[in-house]
Amino acid sequence: MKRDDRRQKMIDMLVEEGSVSLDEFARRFDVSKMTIHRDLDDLEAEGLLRKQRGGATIESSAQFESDYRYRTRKAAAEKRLIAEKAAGLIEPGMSVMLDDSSTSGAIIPFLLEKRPLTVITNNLSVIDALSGQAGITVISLGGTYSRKFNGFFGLLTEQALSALRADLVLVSSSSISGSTVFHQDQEVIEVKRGMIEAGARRYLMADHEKFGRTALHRVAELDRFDGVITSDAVAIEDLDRVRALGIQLHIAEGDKT
Amino acid sequence: MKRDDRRQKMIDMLVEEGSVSLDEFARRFDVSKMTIHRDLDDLEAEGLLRKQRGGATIESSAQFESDYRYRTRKAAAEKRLIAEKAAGLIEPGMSVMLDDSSTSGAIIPFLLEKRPLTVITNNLSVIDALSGQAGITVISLGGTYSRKFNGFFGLLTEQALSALRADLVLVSSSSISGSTVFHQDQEVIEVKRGMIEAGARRYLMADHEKFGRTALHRVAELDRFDGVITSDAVAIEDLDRVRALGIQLHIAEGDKT
DNA sequence: ACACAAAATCACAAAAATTATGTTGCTTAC
DNA sequence: GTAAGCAACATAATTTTTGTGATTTTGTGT
Repeated sequence: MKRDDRRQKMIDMLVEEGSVSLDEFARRFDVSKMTIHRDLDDLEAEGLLRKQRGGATIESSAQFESDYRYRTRKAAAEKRLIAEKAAGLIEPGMSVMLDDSSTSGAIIPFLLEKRPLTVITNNLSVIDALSGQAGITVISLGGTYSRKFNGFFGLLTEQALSALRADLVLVSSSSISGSTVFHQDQEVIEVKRGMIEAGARRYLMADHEKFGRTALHRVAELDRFDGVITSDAVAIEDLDRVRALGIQLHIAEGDKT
Repeated sequence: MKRDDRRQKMIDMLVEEGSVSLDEFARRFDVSKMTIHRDLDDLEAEGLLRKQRGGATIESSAQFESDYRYRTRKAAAEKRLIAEKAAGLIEPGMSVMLDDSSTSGAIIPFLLEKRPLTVITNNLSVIDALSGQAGITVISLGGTYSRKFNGFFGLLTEQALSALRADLVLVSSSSISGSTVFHQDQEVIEVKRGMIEAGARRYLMADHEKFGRTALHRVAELDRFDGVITSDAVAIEDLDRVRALGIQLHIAEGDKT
């Protein structure tokens, strides 16, 4: 197991158990305590956990789950599948808008095959990965940087959005319940709404974890989207419920061979 | 000598001589031709030169000199000195606006000592370096990404600027001639002007190479600035000329021991 | 169109540099 | 006083860089 895998697992353990002792970490991964110390120091510097004598804790696992750095690593395979399916909607020459979601991050490699392209985003991962790529015009939405989402938000972002229009908008959200899309953060919602306004065609990307659960604020009704892109890991009844609303479904199929 | 030093020297040779043969590179650095091949391939992919049978050329050295990647490496010591002096104007709690210049990039390490701080910029290097730093609020100006300047420009950028106001604005430009500040790129000028408008206090950072030479477009008159920050590498007569205009001068002193 | 030589590329091995880990001895906190 | 934390150094693992020789491509002259 490599360093980053171990660190990811440490985070997982903390999300699971709230707090874990240094000795337990060392035993679990069969490395020295010093190594665990270093892991915890680095992760703490990244703001992912809090160190305390003899171990570490996570601030609040609920709030933590919405952190970009955590989301990115979760269910990476399914996200990639959905991202690939979403990329299928893109044609060379289009302008595409991507939000702050980790699924938007997963779409990057597929974008390169569709060049030339204009990509509009508030997602710093996307900006970094795409800036300097020939054939891709990157338009950054300005705004105040949020570490939690690794992107830009706020008045400036909304103002920029109101001046733009994209051929295709791809957004993700934390939950879909009934015919309504929810999210927990106010500032993120404003931006997602702005994006929906600014798109000629709009698609929602959602993995199986998004269905059924609910979050604090309503973002929009499902019928504001031209379709939902998801994977076959989603329960049939959830899919049927969406289909019943007359929403177009794009289902990415995973190959579990 | 390390790989990147060698590559930097290769670029320097090309800027100097226009075109250099593969054999000459290999001889000069005492490495195999294969290594030079790889260097040239990578540099070409970065858009820094053009490969041709048996060697390489640089597209246009005039236009090349304004490239951010090239500027960053040049006269790094003087830039750092000026950046440090500029940082002296910053007090914790301020909002500071930085432009796309490489001197603005050099200021990053000094910024950390002045936290808490709000930093507003269209410079992607600055955004990347400062995002995730605790105690620094990063506000990105949106806009279309320019690889040449590694920053954001255009209508969106100007629009964002018109909605902002900073305590301190630090900009740099390609030349100062008489009482006028010049720059060669239209889109960059618009943004610099917008920044000057948006600042309560405005300072121009300029190293010795900026004096006397001239560039295509006028940016502003020197008296639009509250002061000029420069180094003691600048000729006395140039400094006197600026002083004669009644402009406040901040001169960083290099320690050539 | 053909052959030929120089240049470019490819694939692999070796070397160098960087990064990760463990150990020891000392300091700090409970 | 004891266990945890930390710093510094040594070792190990990994990644990056480089070189070599075989193979392919390219430009040139006939």
